[in-house]
Amino acid sequence: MNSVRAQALQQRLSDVGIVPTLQRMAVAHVLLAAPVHMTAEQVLDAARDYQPGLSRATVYAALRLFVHHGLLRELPIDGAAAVYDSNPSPHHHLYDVDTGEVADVPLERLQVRGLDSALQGLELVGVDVVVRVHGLSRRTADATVG
Amino acid sequence: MNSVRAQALQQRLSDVGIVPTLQRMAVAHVLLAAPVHMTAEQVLDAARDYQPGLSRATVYAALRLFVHHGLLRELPIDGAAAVYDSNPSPHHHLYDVDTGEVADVPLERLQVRGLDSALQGLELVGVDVVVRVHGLSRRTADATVG
DNA sequence: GTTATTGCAAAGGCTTTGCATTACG
DNA sequence: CGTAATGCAAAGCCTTTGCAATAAC
Repeated sequence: MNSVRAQALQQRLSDVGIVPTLQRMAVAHVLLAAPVHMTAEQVLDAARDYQPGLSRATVYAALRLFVHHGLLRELPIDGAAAVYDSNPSPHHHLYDVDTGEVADVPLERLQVRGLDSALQGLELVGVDVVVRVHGLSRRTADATVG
Repeated sequence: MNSVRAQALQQRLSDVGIVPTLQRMAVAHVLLAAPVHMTAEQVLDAARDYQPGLSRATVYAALRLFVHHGLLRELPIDGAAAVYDSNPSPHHHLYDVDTGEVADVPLERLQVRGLDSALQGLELVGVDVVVRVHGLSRRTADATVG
């Protein structure tokens, strides 16, 4: 909506080699304007506010594309529906087991020690820490802890 | 097949209130005789050695039952198919992003620090650490690191 | 005009459900 | 008998794919 923001988003897609079509911009507005955690279906619903009639297949295609180019991360959290995280920097997660809600935890808050010992020469790809809790929804929805 | 082991397994099911039918015992033999990581389909295949003709629906029902009673854990790892972990004690995981292979990491090897600070009063359910790596399969398959 | 993108509908995996049949106390 | 467990087939999610129509250079 905001043209300044729209231009920044467009730039961000272009920077990683993604052609910024109207459909992809709709998805970008939903996901990339702020750090959020959403399922594909939620993204579709929200993106249709920007691009009515946007098709499910196109959203799935955009999500895969964004993930592949490092704009999003697919969280290894639940099982049923994939959750997309638009915070591109490394961090961990709180997960409300009752509501499915997710919140970011900055790296500084939670340190994993002993990695070298556990790896023993294996090539590290990444570390995911998911802290499962009750009652996250009683706190600021979708906010970063800290 | 060992009758001593069979009796121990039967006891373990009974102890948590699960009626040890032949079908459930077949699943128990596959999963609960040693710490393993398997998908439902792998369990079905293996369990049919003990109980030919065992149905898929029955295996899924048994898996849900075992999880519900704490004999198994469903791993929040990644991908399409759920992975069941028969190691009942708390621990973390190595995950081979290429093969889908999983290995246990004992708690002593990998410590998570700062939990209190991240929780800030939330009720903790559990912590999952998944270390994603390349090349795990070149090591002992399905073994515990240590 | 060629290549990329979209969108619909269909298909694909994984899992659950409905319901009749069978086993069990 | 009445309750629980099984098994088949069908249905249910979530996601991907095939393919024709459309848009972009």
